[in-house]
Amino acid sequence: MATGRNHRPATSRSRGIPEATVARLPLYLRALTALSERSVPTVSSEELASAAGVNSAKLRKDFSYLGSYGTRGVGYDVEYLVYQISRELGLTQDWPVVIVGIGNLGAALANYGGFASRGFRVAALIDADPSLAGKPVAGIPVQHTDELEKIISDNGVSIGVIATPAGAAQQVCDRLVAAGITSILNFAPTVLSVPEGVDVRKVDLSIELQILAFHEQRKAGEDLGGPPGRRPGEGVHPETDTAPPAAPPAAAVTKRPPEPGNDGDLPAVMPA
Amino acid sequence: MATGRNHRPATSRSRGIPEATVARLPLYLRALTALSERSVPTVSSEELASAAGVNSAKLRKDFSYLGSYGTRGVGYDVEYLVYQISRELGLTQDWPVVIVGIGNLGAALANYGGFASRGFRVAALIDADPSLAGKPVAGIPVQHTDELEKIISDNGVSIGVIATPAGAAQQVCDRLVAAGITSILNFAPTVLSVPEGVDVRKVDLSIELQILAFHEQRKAGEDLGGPPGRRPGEGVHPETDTAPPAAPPAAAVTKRPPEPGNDGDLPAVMPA
DNA sequence: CCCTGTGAATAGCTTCACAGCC
DNA sequence: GGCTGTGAAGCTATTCACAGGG
Repeated sequence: MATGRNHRPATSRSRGIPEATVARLPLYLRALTALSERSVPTVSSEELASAAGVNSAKLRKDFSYLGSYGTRGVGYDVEYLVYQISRELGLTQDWPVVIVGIGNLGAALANYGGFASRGFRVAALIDADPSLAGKPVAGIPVQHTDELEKIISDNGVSIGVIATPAGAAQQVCDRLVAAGITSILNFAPTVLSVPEGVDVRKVDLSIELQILAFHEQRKAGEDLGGPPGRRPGEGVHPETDTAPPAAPPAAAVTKRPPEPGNDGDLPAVMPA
Repeated sequence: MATGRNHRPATSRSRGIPEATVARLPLYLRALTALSERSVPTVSSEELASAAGVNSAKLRKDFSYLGSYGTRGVGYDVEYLVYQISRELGLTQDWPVVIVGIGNLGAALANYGGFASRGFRVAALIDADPSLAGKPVAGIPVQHTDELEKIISDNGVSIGVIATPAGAAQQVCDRLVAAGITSILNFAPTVLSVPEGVDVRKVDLSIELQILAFHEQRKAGEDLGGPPGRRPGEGVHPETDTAPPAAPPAAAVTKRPPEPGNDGDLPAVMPA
């Protein structure tokens, strides 16, 4: 099993384009596509930025990495920019992808229209459950895991999506990589170990919720005029605040909370 | 309809904890939970970092924002740290959430175990399709959109998940916000406009794939010794390279590609 | 005068490297 | 000796603000 390196220099700007910019290009593309469908011929950085949910300075800076595709005093030609961004992202070609793990999520992904419309083609659905084999999901018959290597090489697939349970993910990942996959989108809540040269991006649904909870908690705290402080939803009924903390390790009592006003220890059972 | 501001100072460190750190806390928590289940009592920053897929310096720095919860020469007490991070994230309480849009994705989310295990409780499933009403998904009966406001206030819900088609998302969002929701996890491929004070996080499945495609394209280019260059999967069969670009706007021919060796214009139909 | 493109300034994040404590 | 906690350095990203072309 691979010993996990994933960490490229973080901004390995693959030719001068910062990662942060790359991550926003799909956003711009989506906004531009919408404009294009409405036959809008040109758009200013201000308009496009607001449609994409970023600010215009950032957008202009981002575009400046791609080249000078705008016209001063006018704005950007929508169609032209759609093409340039698509090309930059590699979407002017067709990417076959396989989805491994056809549970609820895998099925949702197979049905997701956003793939097909962006140059991605679901080449195969793969699952370990033999009883699923042959059954069509989103019009595509599910194939058994045994076929994995063959499917990948026959279809020249280089992008794999893992939607299996966490326990199976690393094993699936290893097989995908061995079969020639070099980019993986991982929905399983695990850290995948992959050899150098293989890209992994992860989407973890519960992580996003946890981040929201963090901010939500803060809001609740502010409402009450205190620091953190915890409290459920709309404060309607007191939720099951979890049990008190594990005892600190013998020595860690030397703890020193960053800010006063919250000694950050016991949950101080929440107010009504 | 709200005029969309979302943009907090980007690192509005809600009490000194940087956003980047907050975003990693769930990762640490997951790794720690796994260790806890294996009854591992303590862990070093090195071990934990590798389990979480980050480097140890970053992890230590992250923890230093929470306080000094480790023991020099020893490491961190697993249980204690689980508790501290949970508390920091607001997971020592129970967060009721509603999921709106019970299609494939909504159903997948409703079934997703990662929620329940992290202090989130699916309080209700909501869909606009009357024929779904009453049908149980993941053991929870789907309710009609008409009930949305009532459900939210009755359950004191402050976190909503939008898994509707893009077209319905803003409207649903507005209703959620009007009903008192202050945190939204958006799976619809749209930019949502929300008033000040409401948090939105988005998960866009196709964006992640597009980012992978970008890097994949680069790899393919490097293989061939050239800059970008495009090419499908394993180069097995030549995929449908999309049609040539839209004509540049009269003036934008003044384009100036950042780097030589790729004048970035025509798709130069890919090599075999 | 409008709007792009971009140096310069600022803010934020990561990594280094080592002091301090166990 | 081992490992945490953290200033300081280095790097990336964002924002500002304005030069410059249409």
